[in-house]
Amino acid sequence: MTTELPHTEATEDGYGGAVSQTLARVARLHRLAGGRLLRPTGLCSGQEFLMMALWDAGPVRQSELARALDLDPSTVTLTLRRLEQGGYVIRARDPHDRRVMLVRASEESYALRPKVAEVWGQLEEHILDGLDDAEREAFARILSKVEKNLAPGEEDSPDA
Amino acid sequence: MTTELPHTEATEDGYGGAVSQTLARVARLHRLAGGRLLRPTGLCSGQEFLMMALWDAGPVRQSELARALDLDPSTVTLTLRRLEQGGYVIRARDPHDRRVMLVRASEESYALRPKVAEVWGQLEEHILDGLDDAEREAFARILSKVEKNLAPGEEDSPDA
DNA sequence: ACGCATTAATTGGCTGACCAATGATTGGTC
DNA sequence: GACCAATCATTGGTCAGCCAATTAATGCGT
Repeated sequence: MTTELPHTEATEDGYGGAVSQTLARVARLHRLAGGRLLRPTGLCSGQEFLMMALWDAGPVRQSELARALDLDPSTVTLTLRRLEQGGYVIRARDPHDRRVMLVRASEESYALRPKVAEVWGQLEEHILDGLDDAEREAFARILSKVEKNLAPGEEDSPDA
Repeated sequence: MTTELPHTEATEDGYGGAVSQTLARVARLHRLAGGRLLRPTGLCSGQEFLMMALWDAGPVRQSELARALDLDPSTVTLTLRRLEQGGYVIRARDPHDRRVMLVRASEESYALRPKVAEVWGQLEEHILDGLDDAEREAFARILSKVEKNLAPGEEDSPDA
């Protein structure tokens, strides 16, 4: 028999959280699309954020990257090591504090910078295709609110 | 010196794709929050979609699941194996076609069903907190459009 | 000056998810 | 009936990302 399964869509399913579910699906598709666009640059989905941070800032300690991007330190370590191996990034111990690892974008990596910007532009166009200005504005505004709601560190404690 | 890095926020950064970038961050936070809420049930982020599909449908072939959820077959195989090991799922070869694997939710797993629904509800509330009805409606509508834009399989080919 | 808490980074273990290639099984066609 | 293409699932390899525990280095307090 093998029951018929509806092709995943924004149809009410009796579990509630319709928007949340749609968001989850959109999130996956978005990441996937981004990864595809990013492929030609040699970067993987997720690495672009690290690189963008490094392009915009001088030598940075990893802990600073983890804090700024709200990533787990172990994630930063591993990803940076791979980026280093790919020649995108240069890591060196800070002589003044030998605990810290100072990271900076390699000279060659700057060639990717405009390409990454290009990718973001394409992706933006793709996801917003067919939306009028009002919708785009609304989407941006609402998304920001949602981000604040999900903001890291404000689980329960009303104030720090 | 270790340059100061701005705490990731929806601030223009010279890369364009502001909305897309915000979406990417929201996506990560959303998945993370969902995972946390899901933890008590014993499920991991991502598995809930499989389970929901199985709860709503009888014995299903894996290929059907992959198609319906738009997942890679290998992802389905691995995740289902883990779910099987956890006792959430039962897999058996179809006697009529020994290529296919028929999958169904275990009896005990149905206890999780309301909890998962609960989680979706909580998550929905969390992300939409502080949004008025109009914004919620707009968000849902726009997300659906975005999902269509990202819809799988419509990369280039205008029609099949 | 010694010791202990803090901070930085790393390792190990586990998750979903992808892609590409392989192994079964089936079903058509000649 | 033999062969060959299509289908289903699996394996092997890669990635980001998390958490928990560990090691290294610093700095503060007594």
